[in-house]
Amino acid sequence: MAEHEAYDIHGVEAKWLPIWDRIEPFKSGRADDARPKRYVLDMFPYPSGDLHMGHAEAYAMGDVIARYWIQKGYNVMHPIGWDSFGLPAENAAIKRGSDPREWTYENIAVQKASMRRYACSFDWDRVLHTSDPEYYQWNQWIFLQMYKKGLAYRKDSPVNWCPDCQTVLANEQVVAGLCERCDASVTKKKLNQWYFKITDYADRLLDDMDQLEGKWPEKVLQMQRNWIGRSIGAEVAFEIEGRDEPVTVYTTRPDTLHGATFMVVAVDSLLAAELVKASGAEEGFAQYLESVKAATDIDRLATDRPKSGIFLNRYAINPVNGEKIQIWASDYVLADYGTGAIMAVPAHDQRDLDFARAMGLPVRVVVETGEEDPNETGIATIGDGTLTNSGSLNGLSKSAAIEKITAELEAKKLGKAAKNYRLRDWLISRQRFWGTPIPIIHCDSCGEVPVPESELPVALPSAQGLDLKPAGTSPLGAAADWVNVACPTCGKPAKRDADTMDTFVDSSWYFLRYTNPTHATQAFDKKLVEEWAPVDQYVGGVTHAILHLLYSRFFTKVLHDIGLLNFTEPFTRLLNQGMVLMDGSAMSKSRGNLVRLSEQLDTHGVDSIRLSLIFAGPPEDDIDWADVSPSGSLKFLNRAWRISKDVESAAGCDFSKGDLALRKVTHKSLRDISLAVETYRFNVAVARTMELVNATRKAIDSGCGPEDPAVREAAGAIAISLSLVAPFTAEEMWSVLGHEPSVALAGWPVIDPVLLEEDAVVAILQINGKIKDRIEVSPDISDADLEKLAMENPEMSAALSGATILKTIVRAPKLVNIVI
RNA sequence: GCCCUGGUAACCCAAUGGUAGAGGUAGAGGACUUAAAAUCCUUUCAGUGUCGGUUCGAGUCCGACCCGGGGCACCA
Repeated sequence: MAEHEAYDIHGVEAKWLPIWDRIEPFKSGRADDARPKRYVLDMFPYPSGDLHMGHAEAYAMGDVIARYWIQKGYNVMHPIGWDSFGLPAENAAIKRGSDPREWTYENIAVQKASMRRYACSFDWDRVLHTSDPEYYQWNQWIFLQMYKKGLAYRKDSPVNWCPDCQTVLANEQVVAGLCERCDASVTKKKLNQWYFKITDYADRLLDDMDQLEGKWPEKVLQMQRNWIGRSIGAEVAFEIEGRDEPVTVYTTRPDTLHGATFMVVAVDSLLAAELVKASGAEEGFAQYLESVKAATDIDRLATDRPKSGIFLNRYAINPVNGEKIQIWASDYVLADYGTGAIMAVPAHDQRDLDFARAMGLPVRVVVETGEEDPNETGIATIGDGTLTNSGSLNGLSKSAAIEKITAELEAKKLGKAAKNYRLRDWLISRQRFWGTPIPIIHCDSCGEVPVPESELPVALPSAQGLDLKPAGTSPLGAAADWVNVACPTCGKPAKRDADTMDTFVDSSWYFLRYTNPTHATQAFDKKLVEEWAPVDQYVGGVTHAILHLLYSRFFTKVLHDIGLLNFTEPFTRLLNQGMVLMDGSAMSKSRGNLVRLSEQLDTHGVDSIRLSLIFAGPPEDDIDWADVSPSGSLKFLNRAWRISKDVESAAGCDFSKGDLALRKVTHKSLRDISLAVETYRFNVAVARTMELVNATRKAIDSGCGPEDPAVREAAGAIAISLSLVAPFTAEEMWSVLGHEPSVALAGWPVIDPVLLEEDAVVAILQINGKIKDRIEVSPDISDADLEKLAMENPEMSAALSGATILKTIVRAPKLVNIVI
């Protein structure tokens, strides 16, 4: 039977790609398509060079889901595009003395070719590039809608500045004091910049996570919660000697108000500057402020560094006990969190205690927690306890005291319950060329004037003649023809805003644009979006857990509030694939452990690489390529393919006449593969397919033989299962079995429940949980019958002789456990 | 420091609270071959990080600790 013709992995690639191009199995949204819709989305790539192993893994994962849903009868939209604005293009253009457009679109072409070779199930009619004016004009349009709602605004503020990239960064782009892109140490710079008011949505971003519970990885939800950092507490007003207005502080522990023995204001705050005026402490303050400014963020981030500060020669009055307390300035209080001023309760806050001990300030315990005295140990007591030294609060618990004092403060108009967030507004201005121009015109007479919507897009000028080298201001400012315009309101000479938007704006709504990527008069068609969105399954790296996903959620809520969307969360289910490592660390050229995708594909073939990436482990785990055996994958594909070659029954034969044992394996495998795919256990789905191949091999060689219809049925099931992971091999098998392409549209086989029933199962007989024997029983045996068999079993009765039975547990048909 | 994860064979990984092993890699032996490759068959290998608890029964649930990965971190 077996002529040992070798499986030609590269031959099938060349054979099927053009055929698929012709029949387009993955076109979505045809007008006459009655199948229910599903939306599978892979995070779109940034076009930096060719695709790498990480892309290969992510797109293989997305493909499993998309292709599975297609087999299950859905009309699946699985689009792809390019996140094509950004700094690398600009840096490359500077190096090459060319326009960023050239580098960008060349790379897109390279990546696109690789994706086609990789046989992703993308709908190629939906491609978008964020650097096309047809796309980014809608960034500008959305910006203008946000501007109208007061959600886009400008302010002077100290911002994160990367001296290497020569541009500002969002808080999210600063990692441990370093620029996430180039690792340069980030400094502060006071600039007038554009912001999106994401803080207005902090509560909803937090509370709407209820919708995502169980559907997004817990890790991502946790990261977002951390990032938003909501805290609940109270604001309390302190009178200041020699000042008309009181100073409000924010605290999460209003119960400890009686223990507030001094006040601290942020040294770099306006309040500090004001309080120090005419206090006699000006000189020392100025020196201290200088030393703080000289320190980098890295130094500031070291939590164990000693407290520093300066007494401002000013006093506040504790509102609950009238006590006069000193006001200090320090850098351990942040100017842009809360009110930039705190009441210090050294007994019950470690930072305040460290400061008090360093400066010799008083410490008063107001909550008895049963811990040792912080005065002696230097360790603040933060636990629950009983209030003391606290007037009306004495004897109360922490939570009761918080409730009572908050009410009292509110009644006396001295304070109120308050919330604060770690989240800051999203700074979107960038002083770079290759991004979306901000659609605002600055006019000396009219001020800030939005570009009329009818004049969008504000298209980027040619980079020709512009110096793109980072210089601290946007290169667009030098494009005289572009920047100088007439004011839309008064017609006088005015200037365009020369900054461009953070590229995270681009990716915050692209999933909506895919529903009609060429729409000329709207960002998206509301009706189409309602048909497809929200995205049913989003797939991408956990690196975007905060930035991109938080921004997209924010945009979705804003667009919902404007009335453009009927949902409030963009991505219903999220799958984070892990990274592809080599020898335990991330691949990089400099480390010398780079594995090139194209070389892997040349050597082992597309299907082997896809299969290897899927089979290596659970999707969310990192894969060490050193542990992976692509040649093993090829071996398996070869085995699968040979099954289809060995089939000797006629196409269209009656499966129901086939060998029952093999048919049962086939149907059980199909059920298990379905279940595994639906629960993201793609590696298990592959293992089950391997089992089916092994069983079929055995049936051919030493069982029912190749002419049995059950073998044909099994081969078909293998082809369809493999179509999720190894599309070329699957198509070839399908064709060998006498079917027309494409196997991708074959439809998931109907599982016959009768074939899932077992003839006999093995029941375990235990005594005290220890196995004594195994017996074969009918799957629908009753508890009583099984117990009877157990008692009659020789092993059991031997062990039971003379013993007293305390308890009998029967779980038919699987087990009997007798406790003696 | 706080929070989220994970720890099963030489390795990668499976196991609705019910036989620890499905699958693969590597290793060993064999069949085929002049030989090798390929193919096929057979096979070795852990008691689930540690300690305690719940349970008739724990890899699985609970608690503490150890180790790895990740997030937040002077946010009052």
